[in-house]
Amino acid sequence: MLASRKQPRQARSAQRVADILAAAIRVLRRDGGPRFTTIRVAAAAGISVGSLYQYFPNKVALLFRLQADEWADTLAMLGALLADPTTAPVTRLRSAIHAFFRSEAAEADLRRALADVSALFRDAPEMRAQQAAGQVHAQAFFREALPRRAPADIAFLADFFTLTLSAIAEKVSDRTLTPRQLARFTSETSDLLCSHLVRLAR
Amino acid sequence: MLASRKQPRQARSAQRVADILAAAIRVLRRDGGPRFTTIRVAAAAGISVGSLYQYFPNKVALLFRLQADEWADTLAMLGALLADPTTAPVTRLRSAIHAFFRSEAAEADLRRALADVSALFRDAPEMRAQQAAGQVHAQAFFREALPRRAPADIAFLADFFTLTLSAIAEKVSDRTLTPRQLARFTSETSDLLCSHLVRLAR
DNA sequence: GCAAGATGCGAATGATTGTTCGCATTTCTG
DNA sequence: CAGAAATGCGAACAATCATTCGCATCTTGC
Repeated sequence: MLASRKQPRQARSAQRVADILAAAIRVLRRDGGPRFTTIRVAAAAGISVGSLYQYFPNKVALLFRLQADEWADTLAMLGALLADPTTAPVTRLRSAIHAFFRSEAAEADLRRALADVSALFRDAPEMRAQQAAGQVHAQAFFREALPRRAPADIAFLADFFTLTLSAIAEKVSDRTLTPRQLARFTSETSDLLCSHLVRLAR
Repeated sequence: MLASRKQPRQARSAQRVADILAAAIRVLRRDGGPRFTTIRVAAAAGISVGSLYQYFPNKVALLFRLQADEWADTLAMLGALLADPTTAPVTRLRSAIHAFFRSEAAEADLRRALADVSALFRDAPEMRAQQAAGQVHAQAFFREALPRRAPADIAFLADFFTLTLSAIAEKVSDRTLTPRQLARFTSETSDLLCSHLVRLAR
């Protein structure tokens, strides 16, 4: 049960939810995944545990919400970059990869903490829907970049590129890299995937 | 403190350690990372918790040991494949990638569970040594495959290929794939990385 | 066969955590 | 402004878990 416990009926409630989410992110960043507890979040938000449970049915739902919001943001960004009709597909892919690494690096600690707790909600059905939503943009991109491929190929390649990119980025944000090292990883990954796209287009 | 608590002085002790490790793997597979507890392991091994703590200073040390053993096995396999002097480097890389995916798929549930608890020992100093050991084989391979590259390049590329391959494999073992899908991921990853190596060699 | 050391045991300890619930406080409605 | 509804509170509850420790049992060296 990851759904919201109740709809906020008063104005202050909406603010509370926002406060809780902001506090939860702070706790996750500061204390890490294993020390993420409802009491800590409530304290950081300046409210009581009871109030927290008025808006989230349990700890996992709160964590899932954080992850879903984060993912939605990233997805919107990548979707916009990949859909830009003024440049060639490879160029778009390249800039999407760079943007992805930049955002990943900017919130490395948060992403890492979320990855540490992802086991708690990995099997939730909500995850499937979220992943499917992500594939929509990627598939549209590959349909355009590889117009002669069969739909089944398109679906697989969208999945493969998404998986590869997020896998590399996740491992990279697990380390503590200097900006220089990060730049190198970014450009190498970019070369790796863009060349692959070019090869597939032939 | 991840070091062994004591050296076994009697023959039965060595057997105990083996029993504990085997039981720990069973528990990890069956119950998953979050439910991996010392009591469960002791019960599965048919011994008491106290005995378990005679050989492992704490739970994390036990988990780290499981991961280290697993990693050492994989490493030995990959090292042997990458060093085979009878075939071209690209061929070796290809077969190493296939072997890696095969072993990853064969123990997907164990790898997944280990990934779920990896946060517990990620910051341990022992991890650095383990990772450095892994780089030795990879660097030797790239030195041979790309003889004209500077040592710094070799080091980076060894790291990059290792990271990419393990990142993809980890994400793949997170899913439940049919053999057919797995084969597709394997060959696509293989193409991706082998082409990159060929490109780098030019 | 007998001490002395090694190993085995598992109840007890101390700590933590997710969640609930009865009641206090605030906000809204008419 | 009163009564109803919504929201806020936090002590209390029920589990769970990692780890310890005093004592029983087994192995080994002599």
